[in-house]
Amino acid sequence: MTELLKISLPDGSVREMEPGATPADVAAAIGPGLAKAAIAARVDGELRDLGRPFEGDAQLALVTNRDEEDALELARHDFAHVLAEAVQSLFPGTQITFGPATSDGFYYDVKAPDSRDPFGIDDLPAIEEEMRRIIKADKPLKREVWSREQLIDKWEADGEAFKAEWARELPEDEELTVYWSGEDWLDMCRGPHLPSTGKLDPQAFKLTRVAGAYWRGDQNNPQLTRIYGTGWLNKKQLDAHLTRLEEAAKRDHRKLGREMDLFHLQEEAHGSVFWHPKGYRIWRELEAYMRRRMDGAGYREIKTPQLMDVRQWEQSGHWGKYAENMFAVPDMVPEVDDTGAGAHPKVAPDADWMAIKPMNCPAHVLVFKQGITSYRDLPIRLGEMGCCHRNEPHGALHGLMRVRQFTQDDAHIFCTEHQVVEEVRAFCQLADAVYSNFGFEYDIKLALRPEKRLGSDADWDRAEQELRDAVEEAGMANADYGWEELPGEGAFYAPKLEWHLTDAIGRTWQVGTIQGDRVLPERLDASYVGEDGEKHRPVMLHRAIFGSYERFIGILIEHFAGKLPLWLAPVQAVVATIVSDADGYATEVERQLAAAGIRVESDLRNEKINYKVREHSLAKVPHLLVVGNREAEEGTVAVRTLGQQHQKVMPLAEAIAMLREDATPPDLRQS
RNA sequence: GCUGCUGUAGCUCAGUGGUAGAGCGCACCCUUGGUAAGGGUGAGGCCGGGAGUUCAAUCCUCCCCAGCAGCACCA
Repeated sequence: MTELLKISLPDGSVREMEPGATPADVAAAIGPGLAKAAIAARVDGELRDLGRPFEGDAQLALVTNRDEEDALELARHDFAHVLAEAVQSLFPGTQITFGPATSDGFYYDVKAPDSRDPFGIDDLPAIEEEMRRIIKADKPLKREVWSREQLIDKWEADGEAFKAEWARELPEDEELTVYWSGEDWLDMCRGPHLPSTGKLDPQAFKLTRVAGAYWRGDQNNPQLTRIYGTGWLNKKQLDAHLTRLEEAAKRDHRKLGREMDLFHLQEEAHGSVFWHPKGYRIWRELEAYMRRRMDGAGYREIKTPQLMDVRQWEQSGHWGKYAENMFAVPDMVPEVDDTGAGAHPKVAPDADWMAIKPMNCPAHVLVFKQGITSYRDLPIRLGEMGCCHRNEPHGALHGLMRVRQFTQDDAHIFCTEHQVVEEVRAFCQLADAVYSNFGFEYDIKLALRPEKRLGSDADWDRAEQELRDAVEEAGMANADYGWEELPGEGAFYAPKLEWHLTDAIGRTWQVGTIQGDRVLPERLDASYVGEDGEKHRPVMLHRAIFGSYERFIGILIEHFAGKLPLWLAPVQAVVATIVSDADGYATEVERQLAAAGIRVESDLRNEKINYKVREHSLAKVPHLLVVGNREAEEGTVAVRTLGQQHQKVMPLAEAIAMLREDATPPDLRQS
């Protein structure tokens, strides 16, 4: 006689099922409503197809659209498959590769037939239509286990070179599966999937864009077309998502930077920022803030050359490993023939070359090496608001976030082996204090040794453990701080701690970092005299908190949607008149505010107050001080604060006191 | 760097094989109005750069440059 399977449900009950039964059978046994609603199953915690038979006694939890996280993942994965099927149906000869779910949808990488150009945005509407047709056809998605040979034969017979390549390389011990869509299309996939395409909502997805992507993420491989879509459980969710995207676009720092007159970019200096008075005001406030922080944490600020002879960069190793990202200039008087247009300076063949620094570390080692350093002097913390240039790949440039000229809040800590953990721990706390002051929550990641690296495994073991220990001692190696270790992500010379900020749109950016480096002190022969009278190598910690002023300001703008905290706002208050009779009073109000250290402007223009309110609100001025005849007579101001509809009339002295208090940088507040 | 898309007034964008238009902004005039756009007049463009096709190119073709989205890169 056959043994019945014991299937335990989340409510504690146990159902006995015939061998070969599936989660779908259990759902049907419980009731028709659940049978209809179920889209997948968790079997012993693993997400599986509804139609995949149990392999023995099991814990079962049926998944429905109420389990949103699982449901979204399944739906997006299925959208990706339907996308691939649709593309092949419309464009026979298209090769398919991979198509995973993403955080808001899905994509699929395909290779268009040689007979046509890569797919473009114009192809998307037809593909969407075909996807809807496949969804409406409600094709069952059926799992089958295939042998490797079967798979390879199938893909080669179909001319699917990428799939065949992948099938050959799948791990030996893995069960290989395909999923049928109806009778006529299949894809190799680990699954799980929904029971049928009809479980998808045909109105809950939208193809959004196409882009190039390299096969297996390698630049040396053929480039495929990646078709992106956003996918949800229903139209309401899709619409909400599209609205969110519109809101996100409104706070794009490039758009706000122009609207608020903070900075501009132009092609003659692409990748380098022209800071306007208002934008540079933010910079100066940040710089003053960071100087106070670093002064208070035992750093000493230095300034080092922009240009150094390339021989110095050869010695540091940068000229060998980093030259393609460096700018070099000939050390000579340029000869230009003055025949006019098209004249180019001539570079003498024997010219000496200088390079503009792409980073500050070698120069800091050179400062460290001046004189003789005793172990008693360590740690030595050298800071620099270091302006660096890197010739980044052009496609990488992005507003303020990725530029070719940028200024780091850089510092290098030279210390002994024994001081590393304590220095890193102290840095964790400094970084925490800084990010908290801006209201940022952050994640800390530990990027571990990459495949290509310098140094022994023993050194790497130690270096990684030092960083890990330091974060643990700081009490930050936990989920509250998004603690995570990233294998293979480290620099070639050292593991890195990385601080990632999440902006209000949910994108993450790396800003802060600290790295323990034993390579550069060696290459540039930095040493200190130990207690034993012998020379020793210091460890060099590279660290930054803002990362770069450019990127940090970009993040601030987006995070606050341009409505910066008062201490950072370029213009903190505008005095706006209602009638020209109040001009004299307004000027006096402006004078007193300026004398109190408030960044203030006055608006005496011949415009209605409605117009002025609107304009300064759009310009995101935090406080509007409106004055008319009444205020002039009473010595008051009507304060309208950004984001509020009402205004508060108060004596001028009171308004000044309030603004001064609010404009105090967070690190200088008493409380 | 790769793939796709884009480049017209300071900004946002229409438009046409016969060298251009709107709104906002700007200047001037009228208006002195109590909390998100008062009215009028006017100035502004080598239609990203170069080559080609054509009687004629901002428009079509090719090459460059820059920007956007992604990929790769981010020592």
